[in-house]
Amino acid sequence: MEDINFFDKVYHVARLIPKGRVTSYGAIASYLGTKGSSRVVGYAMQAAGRVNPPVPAHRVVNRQGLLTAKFHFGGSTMQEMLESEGVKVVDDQVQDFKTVYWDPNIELAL
DNA sequence: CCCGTGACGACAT
DNA sequence: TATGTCGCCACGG
Repeated sequence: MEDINFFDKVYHVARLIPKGRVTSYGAIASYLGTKGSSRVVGYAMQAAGRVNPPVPAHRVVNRQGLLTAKFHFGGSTMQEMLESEGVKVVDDQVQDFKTVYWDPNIELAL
């Protein structure tokens, strides 16, 4: 758990996100102990589609529950994927964000 | 090797 | 409450 790269840590946590739930970059960064490097988490997500197994990056949004990354998904689909999992999204904003919010610091605590 | 950029976040004003 | 600025780490040019 300590020998792997920061990216791998991010991917590891991202893959643990349950279906129908979303989390934030800062939450993952905080879980990794580097909440200041939330940017790097997002950067890792950018390369998420290049790793194996694939990482559900569409389940990772910013602190506001806003789909700031849809532009990077190659066009769209991100919103539909989330809705397909039960996450309501309107105008790139996750509805009931606090309800579908999955915090690794809490869910994976202990 | 140095500089700029980027899926963010927290704090200060 | 809203806007502005800084910090943070990795990667590309």
